[in-house]
Amino acid sequence: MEPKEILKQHIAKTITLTNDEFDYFFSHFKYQNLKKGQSIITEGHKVDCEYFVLSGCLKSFFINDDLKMFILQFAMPTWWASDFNALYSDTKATINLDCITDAEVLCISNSDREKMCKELHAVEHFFRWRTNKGYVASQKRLLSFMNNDAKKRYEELLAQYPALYNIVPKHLIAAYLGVSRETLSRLYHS
Amino acid sequence: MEPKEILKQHIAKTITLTNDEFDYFFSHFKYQNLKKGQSIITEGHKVDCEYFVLSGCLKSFFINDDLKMFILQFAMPTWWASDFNALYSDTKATINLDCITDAEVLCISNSDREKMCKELHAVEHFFRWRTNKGYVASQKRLLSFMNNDAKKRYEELLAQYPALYNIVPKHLIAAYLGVSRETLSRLYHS
DNA sequence: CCCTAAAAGTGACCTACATCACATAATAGC
DNA sequence: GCTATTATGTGATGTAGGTCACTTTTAGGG
Repeated sequence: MEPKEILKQHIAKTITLTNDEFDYFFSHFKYQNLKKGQSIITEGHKVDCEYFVLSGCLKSFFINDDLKMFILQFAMPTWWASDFNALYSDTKATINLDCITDAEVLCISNSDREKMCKELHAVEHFFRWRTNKGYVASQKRLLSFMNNDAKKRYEELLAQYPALYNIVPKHLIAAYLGVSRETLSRLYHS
Repeated sequence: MEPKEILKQHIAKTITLTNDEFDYFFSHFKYQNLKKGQSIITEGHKVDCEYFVLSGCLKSFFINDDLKMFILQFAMPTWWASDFNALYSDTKATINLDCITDAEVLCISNSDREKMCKELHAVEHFFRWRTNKGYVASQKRLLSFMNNDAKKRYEELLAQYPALYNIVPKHLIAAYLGVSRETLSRLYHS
């Protein structure tokens, strides 16, 4: 399916735009074809855009002082990803975003998103709902962290995104769950 | 300060409304005076509203099968609280909200918020930014959970909200940090 | 097709934190 | 002002998961 059509169907789930309005909205996105392993956002650099995933899989992650990686999000098709903190508050990136697989994305700059939100009320509504969902998902994950042990979190993750098991190396799943790769390995061999 | 004035100043940080617009917006809120220990949202019940805190301190929390409590948020003056998952998706509450101290709140129903967002573009913008901030804060807390031990998280919390130390019993702080009250007690006696 | 690098499995040991049990201190209601 | 709670402190002990060290397997580039 065409990038334009994918985005169109995605936003149609939340709002209704005329064809002209959507065309105008869409004209602010740039298509990018990315290779596996390619970096999109790098810690310490400026963040201009957010990214809508068309195909492939991205990861947003944080590297701590001991060079240990923590994954905030696996971004699958029709998901949005960026360093939202840096993007919204116009500061340098503190998290990274890169490609786990070859990927295609549409990107829109922060200023263009704000412009679109201002010009088209429905677009503002769309982005409000998108963040609402992200916020709720983030709260749920936080609760899962506090309430469940690593095994339970692993089962939850696979129940929710079975595709990940095949696409994503296990040590990245461990980095998402917040356990060591050794512990994860032991979990599913018992 | 008047409830109306508190809300007015709060939203003025993000958007600009005329006096008439704000009066209209404000007319959709109901004032409530609440007692310490009083429950606002109870698991399993319907959730109609979200709450803007004028004074006092609320907690939103989850109780697991072992009756262990996990605190999602301490809501201080000018913070918003609800079971947003239940509110947005019109399902029964899975989390609770109640008063740590005597408190005053303004509440607005889900349908009135949506009506306001539709009628006043600026209000939609306000709620988008409010959730943006909540989302970013939630991501940060998630990272802190993965990256830091209990002591570090405790110090972070106190650095960010020194007031909590005096207002909130320690076992609730433990429930926010995701450690046992015994562990928390040992942390700050060393 | 091979060779190197990345990913994954596994044993031994360590540590942060949980749990249980009980003691003590602070509050709130009568 | 006296109890009954509720909150807090502290020792003893258990355990999930971390770390380190090494081996085995898989996969990608020349």
